[in-house]
Amino acid sequence: MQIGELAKETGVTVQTVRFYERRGLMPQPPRRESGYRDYGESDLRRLEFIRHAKALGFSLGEIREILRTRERGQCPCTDVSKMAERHLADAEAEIARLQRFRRELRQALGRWKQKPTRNLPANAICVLIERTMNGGRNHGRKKSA
Amino acid sequence: MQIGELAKETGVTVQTVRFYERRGLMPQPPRRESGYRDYGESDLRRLEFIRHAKALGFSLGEIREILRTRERGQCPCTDVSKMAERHLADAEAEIARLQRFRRELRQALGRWKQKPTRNLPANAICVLIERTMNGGRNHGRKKSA
DNA sequence: ATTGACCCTAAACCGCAGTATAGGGTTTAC
DNA sequence: GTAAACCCTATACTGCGGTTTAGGGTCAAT
Repeated sequence: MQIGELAKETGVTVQTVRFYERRGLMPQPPRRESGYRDYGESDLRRLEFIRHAKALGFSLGEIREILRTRERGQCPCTDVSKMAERHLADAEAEIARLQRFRRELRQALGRWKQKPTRNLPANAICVLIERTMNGGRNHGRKKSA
Repeated sequence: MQIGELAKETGVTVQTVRFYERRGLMPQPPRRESGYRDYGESDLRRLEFIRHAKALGFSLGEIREILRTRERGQCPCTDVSKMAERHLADAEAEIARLQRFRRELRQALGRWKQKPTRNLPANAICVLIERTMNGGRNHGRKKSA
C-alpha cells in the first residue's frame, strides 16, 4: 500500500504520516524500486491506534513511548494507566477551572446586561472586565510558583 | 517609573512588557535621555487590565482590539460581551468533551484493573486503549469536516 | 511524448505566548 | 574607578502538532 492510500484509509494527510515517521511513531517502511514507501496491514492498524490514542488525549510523545514499549514485547498497559490517571487529574482541574471561568463570565455579563454602561468612567477600560477584577479570586492555570 | 518597577508591580517580566509593546498591547512610552522607557500610573492600570483579561481567557489579539476600541474613545463592552459569549460556548463544549473523555478513561481503567491483561494478543498494541476503539463513539474536538 | 496523479526530500513556516541569548549602554554606590 | 544592578536592541529559540513550499522523480493512460 502506498502512503496516499494509508493516509486516506485513516483520515490523515500524507505529510502527517511522514511527520509521524520522523517523530518515531510510524516505522520506516520498506521502499519500492522507486523509493516509494510500501505499507502493510499492521501499519494501518498502527496509524489507527495513534489516531485513537490522540483522540483520548495522549500526546505524540506518550504514544511513541507506548508503541516503543510494545515493540520491546512488553505490555504497555501499566504505563498507559498511569498516563491516563494523570490525564484524568488534568481533566478534572481543567473542568473546575472552566466552570469557575464560566460562572464569572455569566455574572459579569448579567451585571452588564442590566446596566449597559452608558457613561463610561474616563479611567476605565472596560467595566465588564474590570468589575470582575475586584472580588474575583485568582483564575488561570496556576503555573509552578 | 522604569520598566523593571512596572514589571515587578504587575507580576510579569520585563521581557513580557516589551513583548506586549511589540504586539501593540502596551504603548510606546516616552524615553529618558538614556533611552530608558518611562511609565506612569495609567500604564500600571493598563498592564493590570491585560493580566486580568488574560486570566479570564481573552487572547492577546482580543485584548489588543479591546484596548484599541477604548483608545478610539468607544466603550468596548459590547465587543467584549460578544467575545465572552463565545468563550462561554467554547468552555461549555470543552467541559463536555473533557467529561466524555473522563468517563471513557474511567471505564477503560476500571475494566483493565479487574483484568490486567496477562496474555496480550499478539496483534494488539494496548488493550486499554484499543478496547475503547470499538464501542467508543467519536471523541476529540471535531474539526471542520 | 506528454499530461496528470502520485511520490520523494529538505527546509521553512504557522499560531500561541512568551523566554533566552548575545552584545552592548547607564546609573548608583562604594 | 569599578562593580552591581539596571536598561537597550535584535534575533533566535521553546513546545505542540502539524502545514507549506521548493524542487524534483515515477507511473499510468492517452
